[in-house]
This record gives sequence, structure tokens and C-alpha cells, in this order.
Amino acid sequence: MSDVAARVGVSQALVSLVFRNQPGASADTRRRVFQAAEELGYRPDTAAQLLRRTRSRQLGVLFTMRHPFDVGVVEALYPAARKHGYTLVLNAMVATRGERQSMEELLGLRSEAVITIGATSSWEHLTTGVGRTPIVEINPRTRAAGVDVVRTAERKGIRQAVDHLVALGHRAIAHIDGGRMPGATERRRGYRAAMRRHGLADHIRVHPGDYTEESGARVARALLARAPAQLPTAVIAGNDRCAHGLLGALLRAGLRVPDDVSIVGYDDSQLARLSFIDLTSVRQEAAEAAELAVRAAAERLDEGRTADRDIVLDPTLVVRGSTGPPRTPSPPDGGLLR
Amino acid sequence: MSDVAARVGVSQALVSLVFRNQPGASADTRRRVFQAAEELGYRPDTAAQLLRRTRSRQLGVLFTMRHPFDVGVVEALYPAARKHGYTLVLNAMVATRGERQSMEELLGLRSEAVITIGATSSWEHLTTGVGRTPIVEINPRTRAAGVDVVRTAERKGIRQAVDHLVALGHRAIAHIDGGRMPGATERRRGYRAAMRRHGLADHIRVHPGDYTEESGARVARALLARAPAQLPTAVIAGNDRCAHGLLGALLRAGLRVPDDVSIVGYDDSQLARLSFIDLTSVRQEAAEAAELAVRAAAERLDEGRTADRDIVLDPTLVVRGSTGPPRTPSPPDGGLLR
DNA sequence: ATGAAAGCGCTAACAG
DNA sequence: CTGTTAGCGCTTTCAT
Repeated sequence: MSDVAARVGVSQALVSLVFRNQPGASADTRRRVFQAAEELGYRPDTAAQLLRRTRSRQLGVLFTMRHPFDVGVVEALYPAARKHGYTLVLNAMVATRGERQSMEELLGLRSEAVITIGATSSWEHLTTGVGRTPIVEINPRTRAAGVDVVRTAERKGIRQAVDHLVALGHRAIAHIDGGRMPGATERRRGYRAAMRRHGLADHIRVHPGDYTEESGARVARALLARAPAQLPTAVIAGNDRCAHGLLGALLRAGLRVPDDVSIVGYDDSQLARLSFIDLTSVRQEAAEAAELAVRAAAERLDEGRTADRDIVLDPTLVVRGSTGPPRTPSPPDGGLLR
Repeated sequence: MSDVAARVGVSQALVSLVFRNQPGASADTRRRVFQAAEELGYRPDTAAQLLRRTRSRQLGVLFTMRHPFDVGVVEALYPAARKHGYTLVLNAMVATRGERQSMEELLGLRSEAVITIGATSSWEHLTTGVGRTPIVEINPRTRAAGVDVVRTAERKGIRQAVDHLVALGHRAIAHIDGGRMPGATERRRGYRAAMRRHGLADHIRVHPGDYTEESGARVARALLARAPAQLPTAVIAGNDRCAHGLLGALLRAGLRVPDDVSIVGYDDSQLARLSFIDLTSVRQEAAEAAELAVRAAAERLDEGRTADRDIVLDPTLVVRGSTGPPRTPSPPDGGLLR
């Protein structure tokens, strides 16, 4: 940068102003600075900026690349951060490193706040007391104090799925849960509650799963081993990947979807939208979650908020081709009167 | 850090030594430094280290999260970098930002070299002349001068697929290509060459695609519109995602795989391994590619290599359940003699 | 084995 | 509008 200043014949400070788009430099100087920078191939040094600036205006992001929803969030985070005047530092959680270490790296790089996506750990010591690093968790596996949370109203999402299936005439509606994965407990509870609400408590069936395709396929095989009359007429999977496995295994076995079994997923991922999968699914807006997470961080950093926020997003059911009326519809509630 | 030094009653320089595991501090001092750091909650400041160190020992990584292979590479890059004494800085390529800008950010953070995964751009100006930033491209879309490339022997991979299918008795083997995506041209050529080698030039059929599920599904629908006798008995898709789309659409239409059509994918991604997909696929080792890319960077940075390297990995065919003999096997080459 | 001092490339606060 | 000055937190070099 001093090279640029020398070339133009001005002070370093002025060049700095120009590069930060701050007022206080004449149009002509700006032009000449940019030109000199171009000629010299100058590029601002982030490390030095980071060191000297009072604020880094950097947000750390801790993410995994294994879940489709997460990918969407990361992508949406870039524009959201820019909008609030922040920059992103990514760090992947991979099995060989641990969330702890990833977090350390982000903090070492002066992240003013950290946004985690579907993380497991709790970060008490980071958030304790004043001046500690704010954490915003998107769809965390567990709830924690001292952090902001952005999550979906899982129960509401599942309820919509159940309502939709019941309206189609289904009664034997099963659920494959997500074990200890983010949101799974809520989804399971939502399923149970919604079933009871429709007077279908006797039809409640929860199959253990873990959000993977294989867990869906496993349940499919278990169901296929039963007598056809014992099959549920609809299944709500814990997420789209699980629904995908269920669907794939059922189709392979010669069943028709939705004729024999209706299937609902969760996430409305790209998978659900594929023409040959065409899955009815509960949609969580990745872009919205990203925007709200950045805003939550910005509130703490720029507006001095200190109270925890629990931000709950409303999901919506996207109806596609994997759900339809059951082949032998259960009589509607008034059926006995006929 | 000066706080730690003060607390222990030594100089800052000594604390620095301790944290870098450099020799020159007594065991007792080390212990006390670590303890004081712990008590004060001290964490080294990466920005300052970056600024002051002669070498950053950081490798930039430019990646996308949309292709399964890429995800595997990123994960494998962490241990590979550590092994060579480097640290990673990630930057996602997302539609809203452009590869250029991502690259700028990585360089601003003092990346000594940049590893790109499946990128489109060419980076001449970065690599021109001495002292410029080395670039290592993994599976680049286009070849460029001045950069190291790590790629798979695509033609060899496709050839193995064709050989496998021919050995099973297939003759009408079609290919769905990947348009302008990384490796697609080579795969297409490999298909043509292998078909000719088996005297099946007349059976060459290339369907345009783009590595997405939908392109596979589209081809499936086009094929289904034909008379059954006109169907190829086997299809080699450009990658696993495309194969997945093809498979899904064919199954939905009531065809059996591999009885009616055999399918081969490319990448051996997680998708291919799913029990209900069970796709024969050409495997590229993500871990190996990651390791070789880091090594290529290290060679330039630590050993002063200046000549370009073109590193070609041998793929292997993983045979699974999506390929089998054709229903009405073509007569083997000697068939006319019967 | 330890300390003193210089400075990485930049920004902030102030002065002109 | 422009220049001067003083560090940010660390590593490096040289001295002790």
C-alpha cells in the first residue's frame, strides 16, 4: 500500500481511505489511486486490516456439508452477511477435527460472532459474561443458555403433514423419527400430538431412524415383511433423505407411491423437487434462517442486545406427487352414521 | 499474550516460543505459560500471526457444495494439509459471488497457494512470473497453463465401464454426457473410443446431459417414448447424480434395473452405495486427490518446483447391482458361427 | 534459557 | 481534502 501511495505521490492514509470508500478524497485522487493499484497489482492485506481495525466485521460459520439444508443455509449466508456489512469465515466440521477445534480457529481469526448449523456441542464458556463471543445456532441438536437460536416450528410442520394426510383419508399414518438429530424430538412429539388430536392415538407408530437414506430403506424392508393389511397407508419421514430411502426401497419392491403408500418428507430439499421423486415435504426456508441468524448476530454486536433470542420459523407444507388418497379409504369420521 | 507474559513474569518472546513448540524454553516455563494462558483464557491471534510470520502456511480452498465428490475432497483436505504443516482457508463458490471474488478473498488472507475443486475460471495472471501464487486445480473444467492439475483418467474409467458391460453381453450401450462440466469431454471421448475398440461404433449414442438428476430423468423419458426394441440395454451416465435420475425415472415407469436396462454411474458417491440404488460406478478417490493436491502445492512452496505438474489418478470400477447381463443377450462375437 | 527491540501492513485519531 | 503519528498482537533477530 505504501508503494501505491508513493506512486501516486500521496500519503498511505489517503490510499487507505480510498480503498475503504470513505469520504475524504477527491475524485481525481481516487481515480489515480485505483489506477496505481491496478498497475502494481496491489491487493489489500486482510490480516493487517483485521489486526488494526477496531472491528473485524467477520462472522464465523461452523457447518457440515452432509445435510442438504445446511448447504442451502451456507449459500444464503453470504448475501445476508453482506447486507449487514459482514464478511464470512467458513469452517467445516469434519469427523477428524471436532467442533471444538473448528470453533477455536474461527475465534482465532477474530470472528465477532459465530453461526453454527446443526451443531452438537454447547458453548457455555464462550458466551458467559460480557464481551464474550455471541453464538447463533441454526437448528441446534440441543438447547443451550446464552445463545441465540434460529429454528423451525417443527411440531407445526409435522402437524401440517398429518392434517394433510388425514384430509386425504389416511388413518394409519406412521412416522420414522430422527433419533438424536436436530429437531427430531420435536418432530416426533408433533407427530404424536397431531395424531391424538385427530383421534388416531391407536394408529401411532414411531419407527426409529436417523435422517439417513438407509434408515428409511430399513423401515421399508421391515414394513414389507408384514402382511399387506398391516401396512400403514402413509408414512411421515423425519427428513427428505429418509423419505428418499423409504421411497426407493418401496418402489424397488414393486409398491406404488402414493397408491399403496403415501410419503411425506421434511426439508423440501432439492431431492424432494426432483421429478422422479416428487416428494410432498415440509419446507424450511434456508434463506430466511440465514438472514435471521445474521440479524441476530448483528443485534448483539451492533445494537447491544444481551437477552437471548429464540427465533422460530413457520414451516409450510409443499404438496407434491408422493401423497394421495389411500387405496381403500378409511371411512370418514361420520362413516358410522351411514 | 503480553498479559500471559506478565503473569508468568517472562518476556513476550518466550511465551511466543512456547506456543509455537519451539525449543528454547525450560520445561518449567512451558508449564507455567500454559497454565497462565488457561487462567486468562488467552487464545493466539491468527491475524497477528499471519501479519508477522514470514510464511502464512495457509492454503486457500475454493469449492462448491453441490457435487458429492467435492464434499469428499474438502473433508479429506483437512488431514492432508495438516500432514504437510498447512492450514486451510475455505471459500465457497456460490452463484451470487463469482469465483473471482472468492479467489480475491483467499489471496487477501495470505493463502500461499490455492486449491480449486471443479472450478471454471482460468487464473493466468495469478500464476504468471515468479513469486505468484501457485494454483492447484482438482478436476478443472478446462485446462490451463501455469497451474498444477490433479484429475482422474476419465477415459480409462469409462473404458472400464464399457468393458464391463460388453463382458456381460451388452452391445447397445448409450452414454449420457456432462456437457461442459468437469471431465465430461474426456468421458465422452472415452466412451466413443471404447465402443469403437469393441467394434460397436454403430451402437454409439450420446445423449446430452449436465451431471444433474433431471438430465438423467429427461433421457429416461426420451428412451421410454421409443419402441422397446429400440432401447439400449445399458446406459453409462456422466456421473452418479445423472444415473440416479435415469434410474429413478425408469423404475417409476415400471422398468427393471438391471433386467431391462443396466446403468453405470461415475464418482462412486454415497448415492451409489445406497442399498436401494446400488449403482455400479466408476470410483475416483477423493482422499487421494486431496493428498496429491496438497503435495503439489507443498512442492511448489517448500521445494521450489516451478514446472507444471499434471497428476492423473487411475479410477476403478465398482460393480454393484445396477448392471447385469442383458435380457436377450446379443450373440457373442463368435455367434455367427453357430 | 531469556529479554529487548523492531516492524509486518494497515487504520484511527488528530492536525493541518 | 491531505499528511503525521501511533500502534494492533505477534514473530524475528540479536543480545545477554
